[in-house]
Amino acid sequence: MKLLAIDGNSILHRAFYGIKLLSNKNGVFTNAVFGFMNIYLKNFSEVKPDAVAVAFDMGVPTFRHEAVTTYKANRHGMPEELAPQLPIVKKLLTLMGVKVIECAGYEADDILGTLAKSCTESGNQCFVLTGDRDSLQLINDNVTVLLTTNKETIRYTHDRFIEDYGFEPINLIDFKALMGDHSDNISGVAGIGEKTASALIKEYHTIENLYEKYAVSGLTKGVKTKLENDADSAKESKWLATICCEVPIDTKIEDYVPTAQKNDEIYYLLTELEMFKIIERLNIGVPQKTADFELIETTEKILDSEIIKSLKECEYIFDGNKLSVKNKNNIFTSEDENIITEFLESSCEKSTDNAKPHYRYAMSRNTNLNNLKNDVSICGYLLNASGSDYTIKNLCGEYGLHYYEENGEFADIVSMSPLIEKLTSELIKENMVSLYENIELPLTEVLASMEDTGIKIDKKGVEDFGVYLSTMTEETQKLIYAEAGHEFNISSPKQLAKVLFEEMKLPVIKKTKTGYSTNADVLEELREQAPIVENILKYRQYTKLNSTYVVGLLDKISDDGRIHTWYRQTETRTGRISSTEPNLQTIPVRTELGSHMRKFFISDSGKTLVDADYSQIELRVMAHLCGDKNMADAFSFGEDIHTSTASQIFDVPPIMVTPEMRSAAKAVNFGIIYGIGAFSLAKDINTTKKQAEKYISDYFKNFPKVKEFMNSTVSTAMKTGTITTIFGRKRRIPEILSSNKIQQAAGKRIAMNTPVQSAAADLIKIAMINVYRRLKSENIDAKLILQVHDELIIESDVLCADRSAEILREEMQNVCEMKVPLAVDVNKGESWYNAKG
DNA sequence: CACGTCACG
DNA sequence: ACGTACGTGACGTGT
Repeated sequence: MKLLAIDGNSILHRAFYGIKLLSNKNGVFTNAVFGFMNIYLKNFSEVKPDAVAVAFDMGVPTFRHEAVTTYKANRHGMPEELAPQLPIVKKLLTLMGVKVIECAGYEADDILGTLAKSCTESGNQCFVLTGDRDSLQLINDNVTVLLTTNKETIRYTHDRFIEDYGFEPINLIDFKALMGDHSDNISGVAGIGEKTASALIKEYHTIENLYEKYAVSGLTKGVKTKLENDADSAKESKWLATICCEVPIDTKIEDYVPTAQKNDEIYYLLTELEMFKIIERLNIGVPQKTADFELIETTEKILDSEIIKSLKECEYIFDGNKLSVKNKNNIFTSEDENIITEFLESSCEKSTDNAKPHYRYAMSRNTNLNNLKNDVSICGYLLNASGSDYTIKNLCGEYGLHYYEENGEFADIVSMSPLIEKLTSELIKENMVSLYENIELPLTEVLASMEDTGIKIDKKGVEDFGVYLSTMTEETQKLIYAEAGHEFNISSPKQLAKVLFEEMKLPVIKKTKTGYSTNADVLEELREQAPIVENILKYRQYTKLNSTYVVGLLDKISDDGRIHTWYRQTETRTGRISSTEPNLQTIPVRTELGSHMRKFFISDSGKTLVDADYSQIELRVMAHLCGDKNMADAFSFGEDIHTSTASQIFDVPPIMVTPEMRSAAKAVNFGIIYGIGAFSLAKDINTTKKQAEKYISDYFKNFPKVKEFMNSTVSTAMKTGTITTIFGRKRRIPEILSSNKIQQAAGKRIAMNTPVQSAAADLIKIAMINVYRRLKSENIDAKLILQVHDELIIESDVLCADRSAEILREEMQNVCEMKVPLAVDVNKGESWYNAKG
């Protein structure tokens, strides 16, 4: 039989430190549980054990270490974010039918040692899963250690151990007795480190043998003296390092065969923890209905015009070509396109789970979805923007509601009413009703229209550009091969690193966690040193443009010659919209060659593109939020903000600001928005950290309200774990409560950036809704087609292009009453390239 | 499927 | 002593 024996504490710690802090909506920390389950499930499926035991330490001094009063004195206690996760893991394991073992006076590794010994004696196989190298001493032909590190799990068999250490596993304790282990307060022999200890153990195997023979050996005088001085310590250290294999626990492997899983309880626990991926991996279905739940009758009828007219309020699901409408306890269905469109445009107040495709369905049939009242996925997103799954099923789980899966194809629709009730009351509680009703819900229709309209592409132009790029790629590739002296895959960072840093011996600038970094920053620094570098940068540019933009875009052109991106409304944590398949928010513009792509985004014949973008909207939002007079004045007087900032930081009149000063000030302004750090600012503008610190402090001296705003934002976030923006949007920031300084610092930067980025996102969303409504109400032959965070594009009939431009400008500029004016640049052109100033 | 890289605001 | 700006999505490589 195979036993999987797990060091629960060790794996839990690995999981905790290996995964960034996570929490569910109630603020319960979950990262260690999540990581533990991942490690557990991965190893379980690889080992396929017959029996499983998970050992945990007991919180009392242990037998082995009783004599040492300072035991673990210099180990950190369990962090407060981790401690509450321990009982959750135990509970989860128990529910899974896995035995959890604890024994007063012993540590987890002693329990593992005892089980390993028992398996060895009974001829069974034992796999010890741990992150602690101490356990390697247990290895023999029956015992394998699965050592989890930050990167991977190493399968330590007897052979692998010998290969790595050069002596028998059991002599690891002798090795440690010489070398010591600071983290375990094992002193070892002073002056003997890893190298000497290893050599000694390879020759003498044990401490006892070594001390018997060292006096007459050929060892150096120094080593002999060291051994002599610490003979007692060495022997005590060995005792400390030895795992006890005699813990009084049940050692019969048969008793560790897992018992039946309690699926329903696991489901509820994991749902509470928001670990939907784990539920899937465990293959656990939604709990079956119990007598507690009210039985929902589903009477299926065919939807017809008469019924539609009688509907005042309803829930509906529209999936594929089938529409299901629920009115009280009656469900009506239809697959008739006419009935479906009639329903969608009816005056009935409708609630559903994902309205955008329904708008598109209606729009493509020249009608509209009228009177949408609720979209539960949007509710779910507003209540928790960090989620990844806003399906009815998941939302029911997340909000503790029953999901009526037993109703088969009607599961969604019969589950929806209680869900809507719950989500609505949550939105009221969170003060988010206005954000929901006035921004997000109306926006859905706008996005649907933008997707549906799409943007015309000059297909031939893209293809020709692709041919050019292929030629250039090939040419550059030849040069690179010549310079390297051989062919290799330039697109492989690994192979490229080998050529640059091993073969050509270029200096290593930066490392990634898997090897040498070869990113653009690094290559930029190496540019002067070898001509190959320049060519690699070119190669990267050509291949990026070709694969992502040329090929990627051609792939997405529809039969109407246009690209219809998908705008995602429930994706970003800040409230921004994202764009996929293809992503039209990352079409190149910063380089000359790249910006060429925008020449292929064109207006249809008789039409033109009108492009409007906000100038420095995030800085203006910041000025509004903090109310800094100095900053607001600069905007009110229409000054160049970076020049104005430079003038203040460097204390010179604007006329004396040099391009260098302006550029430094610009970087500081960016830093302000991102949640500034001196290190990164210094790196960005290529100066010292000290100089960067000076810039920042001079900035805050001149804009004291900015600093006040940052401080108060961070302190609120640290009290509540949440950021609430001026439009009532919320974002949870669990990291900011972390005791890990790095994670906490990251949380603080998020706290500083979110109010600004989110408010800017909401401003343009409101503008989009208003533009959409005006174009409609004024009957203008123009449609919004693109949004790129601070930029909107309309495709307009040439005859009303000026009017379209006017509406864009008015609605964007006057979107909200603010303490600073909003500035908008508007341009027209037959391509995106030309319409962008 | 994770990672490195790079496109945008 | 650490690792470093915020928010995204797509692609190619390599396990």
